[in-house]
Amino acid sequence: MPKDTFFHLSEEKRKKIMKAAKEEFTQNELHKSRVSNIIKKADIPRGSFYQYFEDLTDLYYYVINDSFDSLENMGHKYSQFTNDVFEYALLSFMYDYEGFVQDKRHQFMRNVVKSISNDKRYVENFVNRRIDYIEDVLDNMDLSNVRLTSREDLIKMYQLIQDVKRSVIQKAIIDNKTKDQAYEEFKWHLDILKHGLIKE
Amino acid sequence: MPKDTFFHLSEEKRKKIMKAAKEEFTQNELHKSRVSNIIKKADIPRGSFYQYFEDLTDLYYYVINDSFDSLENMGHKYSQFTNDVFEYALLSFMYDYEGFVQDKRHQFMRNVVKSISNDKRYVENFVNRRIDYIEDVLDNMDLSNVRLTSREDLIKMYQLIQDVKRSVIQKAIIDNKTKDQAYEEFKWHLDILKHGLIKE
DNA sequence: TTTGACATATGACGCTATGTCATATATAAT
DNA sequence: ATTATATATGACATAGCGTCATATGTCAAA
Repeated sequence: MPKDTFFHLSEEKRKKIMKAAKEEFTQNELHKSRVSNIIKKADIPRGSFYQYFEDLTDLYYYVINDSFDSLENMGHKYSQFTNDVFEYALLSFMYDYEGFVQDKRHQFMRNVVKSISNDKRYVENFVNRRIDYIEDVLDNMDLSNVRLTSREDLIKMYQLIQDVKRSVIQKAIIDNKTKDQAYEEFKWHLDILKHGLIKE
Repeated sequence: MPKDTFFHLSEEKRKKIMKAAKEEFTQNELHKSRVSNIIKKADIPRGSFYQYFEDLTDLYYYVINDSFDSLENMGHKYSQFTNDVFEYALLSFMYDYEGFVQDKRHQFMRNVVKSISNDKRYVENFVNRRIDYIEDVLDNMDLSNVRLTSREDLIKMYQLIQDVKRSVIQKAIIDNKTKDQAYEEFKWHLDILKHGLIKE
């Protein structure tokens, strides 16, 4: 987390720094991003950077967090279009796919997915602590056709679906799949999740 | 991939370097590992290192590969104990879990799982190119109770199971779960994969 | 054995980056 | 006005990377 000093800055200055950071993380993955580039872009002295952040990684996760918050608000909309959790998964798959994979503006997200989407710190930050959001979506769903009932199980179900979604998107990015291919791929996976692998 | 020069070295020297590298990657995750430490441990000059490898990452993936080969040979044994693919998954889950999470000697693997198990390069190296191995395991399985039939679908099924397994193990590592908790968790997931989420 | 071509070894060097610290400046509180 | 506290600044010490000129080893052809 950035230090207090950072949050005491004027909004203008904070935005300038965030913009510079996001630009850098968009042009380079984390391990190739440089503090020196960010301070150049934001036009602040080196010492200031370390007044605001522990180090580059500190800022990195703060930027991700920030971007996810806005994405989540958008994705959240889909829970108004359907109350079928699988339908919702398909809709949000398309949304995420378009956003992450096709939209040039989301090179940053692509970098995130490519390199750290299963990193320890990422999981700690974004998988475990999103439970409020998950519960919120679940509240809008009609779950009468699902054989799970406990709150705990339903959250796990949601996380499983998200996990599979992330994995399909990631492979699509790496293998340069088309949108349709990725969509078919996810539908296949979702079908397995719905009906299982076993012949009944 | 290491350069030819590396493979022309005497086995003794190669082993010394591999040992030093594995030691370094065990003590530190990739982004904190240093070429300078490895050459100290292996007692080779800096220049030699760059005769053998492109850079640190080159060596890193070579070490992972090497370690996976031996692990896979072990895990492979389980396909002799059962011909039920879900039973096999449970057995290999325990094997992987013991190996990765409990065994002190596997700190290296733990580092791998924690930080890069979904990195682009990792996926390219170890997910896509393991298909031979997967087919080999599938050949030993009785798949008459599985509703998928095509080779392609069965491979995807196997990859899905592996994916879920990895994810459960990873969360177990991060959340410091006990072996039993992790096992229950995986059984839950496997049950979903077998029977689906939908009430029939 | 000599020679030359090619493979390998070596560590000093140039360069890029990091994180810190002493000092300067601004702001607020009494 | 004075003092305390917060923020700003950039030079600096340190670490680590990758390269390159030079040295050394190997081996086959003459």
